[in-house]
Amino acid sequence: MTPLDRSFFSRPTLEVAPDLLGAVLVHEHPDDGLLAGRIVETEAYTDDDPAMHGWKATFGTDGRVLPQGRAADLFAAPGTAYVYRVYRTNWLINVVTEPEGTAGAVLIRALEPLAGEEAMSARRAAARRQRDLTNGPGKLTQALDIAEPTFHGHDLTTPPLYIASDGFARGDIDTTSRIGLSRGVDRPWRFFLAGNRFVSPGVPSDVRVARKTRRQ
DNA sequence: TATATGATTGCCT
DNA sequence: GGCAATCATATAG
Repeated sequence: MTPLDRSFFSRPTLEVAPDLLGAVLVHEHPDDGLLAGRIVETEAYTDDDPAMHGWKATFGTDGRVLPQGRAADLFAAPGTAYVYRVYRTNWLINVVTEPEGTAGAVLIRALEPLAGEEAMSARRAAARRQRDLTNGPGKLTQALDIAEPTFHGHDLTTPPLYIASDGFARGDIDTTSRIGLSRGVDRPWRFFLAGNRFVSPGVPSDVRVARKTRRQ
């Protein structure tokens, strides 16, 4: 179980996102020991992406995200954690990609538990089935106890929180549009391991939009 | 200064 | 399948 090298993340976001499938997110927890899960679902967010944080400031200029507001942290060194909160208490974790100075990130959306399931269950009271522990971006941060700003800016190539490879041979990768968006709906930038039970249950945004349109 | 809106989850029918 | 929770951030005024 070796942490992935920084060079792995210093590549185009659209290459890193599918390549992360099958890797392992590890948290060496001070109280609960090893918490780990295999990454089974990711989404890519790029610097010319209308769904990217800070998109508004970019359009009409050079079409790219500027290092302003929270988007500034997307220009950090590759392998840096970008953790932020949506709605109430949902924290999402991204890995910054591309060389330092270029914006890009991969959202980790679902894990298959590998170690520390008991501790994960203790933190996920609402989970009725094993797969509910980590089959969503906000759920996995709860399960691995990274649901806080502590790890924002942390280097994910070093403990206590890192991404590693264990030589897992992954099968087919499926691709859809991303989930939960109102902009950038048509970009097919969600990647997941075909047939894996731990993939999140969300409906891709382009499908959702199509359904809504048909009803009206 | 004021308002609209989520890179979601969980509970309800 | 529908909808409320709930607040920081971004954007408008």
